[in-house]
Amino acid sequence: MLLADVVAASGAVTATRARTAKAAAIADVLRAAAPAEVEPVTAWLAGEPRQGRLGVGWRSLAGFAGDETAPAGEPLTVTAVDDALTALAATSGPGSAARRDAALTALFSAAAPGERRFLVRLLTGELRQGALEGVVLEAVAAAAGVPAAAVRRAFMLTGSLPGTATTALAGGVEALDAARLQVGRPVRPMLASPGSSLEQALADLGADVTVEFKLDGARIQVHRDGDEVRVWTRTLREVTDGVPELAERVRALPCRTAVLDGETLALDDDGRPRAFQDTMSRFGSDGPGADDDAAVLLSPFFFDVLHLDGVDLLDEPLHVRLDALAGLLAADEHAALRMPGIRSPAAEAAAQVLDDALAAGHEGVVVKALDAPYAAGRRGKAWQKVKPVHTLDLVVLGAEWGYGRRSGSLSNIHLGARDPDGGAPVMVGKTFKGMTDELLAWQTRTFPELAREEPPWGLLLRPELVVEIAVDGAQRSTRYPGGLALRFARVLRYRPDKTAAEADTLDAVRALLA
DNA sequence: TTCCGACAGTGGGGTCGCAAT
DNA sequence: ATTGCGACCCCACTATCGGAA
Repeated sequence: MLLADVVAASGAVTATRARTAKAAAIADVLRAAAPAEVEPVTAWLAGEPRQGRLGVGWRSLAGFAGDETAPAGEPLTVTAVDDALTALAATSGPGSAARRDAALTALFSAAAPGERRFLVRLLTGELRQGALEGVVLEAVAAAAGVPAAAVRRAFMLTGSLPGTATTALAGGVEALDAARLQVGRPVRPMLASPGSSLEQALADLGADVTVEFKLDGARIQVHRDGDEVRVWTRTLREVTDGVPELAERVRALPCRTAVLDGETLALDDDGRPRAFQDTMSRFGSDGPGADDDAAVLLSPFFFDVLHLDGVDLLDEPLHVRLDALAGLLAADEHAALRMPGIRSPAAEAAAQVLDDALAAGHEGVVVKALDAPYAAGRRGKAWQKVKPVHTLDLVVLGAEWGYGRRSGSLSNIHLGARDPDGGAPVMVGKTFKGMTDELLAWQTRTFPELAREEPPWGLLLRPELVVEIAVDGAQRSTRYPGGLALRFARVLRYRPDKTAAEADTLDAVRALLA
């Protein structure tokens, strides 16, 4: 199969908005692919190389995107491109930038202009064809003539959609159904959807729920097989070597094999959570920094168990899994590993858990249906997270031109807090969230009247407009002059009734620091 | 016919490792 | 030593399609 065939399919996917038609176009290519080509083709049409990220971004590719010259040599095959990407992924060490550039030059010179544009979008992770994992999963099912549910289940258990595609096309539904949870191979984690309030979440899910703390850390999935313990993040990146203190805690548990789901974060000496940034600094590093007195240690908190001593618990309802977890962590010395929470609470008790979580410095709570199985890889209603929302009235300092479907619209707005001493507003963040198409059109219409400068990326505005912003909190920043940045800012509404002199001050933002 | 779950897109701040300067 | 790039932690929200009700 030629790269051109895949590029043509991607074009067909982009050209239609109907998801069924997108899946049909992808299914056609998958049927035509040779067995060895299924994995790269599946991965590419889901928007990423089979090898994962390759250390190549916009900067490295800028010179290739607009190259309209004719391709050199024979047309590129899927296999040749896949091999080139494998070589690229293996490039590291001194002089690697030059070697990488040479490899890219060889690949792109053999590609036609349309193929070059496809490859640039693929390698930067910005295919933007309206199909990712969800649509490709449907396409795999269609191409193999099997139910989508069978593909979905094999995918969640193996963590790999390209591998699942090969299984489906080669072995059909029997091969898919043979997929099992394996200790040592991570499962795609179940995710929580945002809930509007504790009351609403309880109303949605009924009385048979747990209400657990939601901690501001990183998701971990820990597998234990005898004395071997391995740890993965939410995206199934293995971080075992960087978090030995987590492995040590799990190795001490009274079990032979286990798959545990939880959250980890750094606590201070009083047991209160440290800033998320401190937890984050541990990920990507090689260890806790044992030589350093100020080493930041991670504490694990587990809220689910998917496998225990040879028994898969994935399909059991949550209350069965929680019983198993409670048994595993029953001893006093392991009690600290349990995520705090309450089972089947009355409304007042549920509210008390939320209050307790916030008082202890945590983010909020997660409400979970006790009868729900572990729906790996999905963001279903069975788990709902509830966090308090803070609002600020801030001054709009500028706006940036959007990309993709927001091309031509002033999208990402710059936000300033009032200087309590009467100086110019201090920038504390940006946001593009919460805007309807109507609001984007209004910004694009209105902002030019307030422009004081027009840099290529957008507009700088006279500080007159006030906008009400929802945030989860504030964090320390080296980027912004006030030393503060907003966390997860989104637009609620513009405040034409307020002037910039009535906006919230930098002190009000600082008050949101944890 | 209407409603709603799932998906894709559009990006935000911060931190690290790595290679180049 | 510093700088810039890329990857990856955390994440909210709207528009849209298509099946469920």
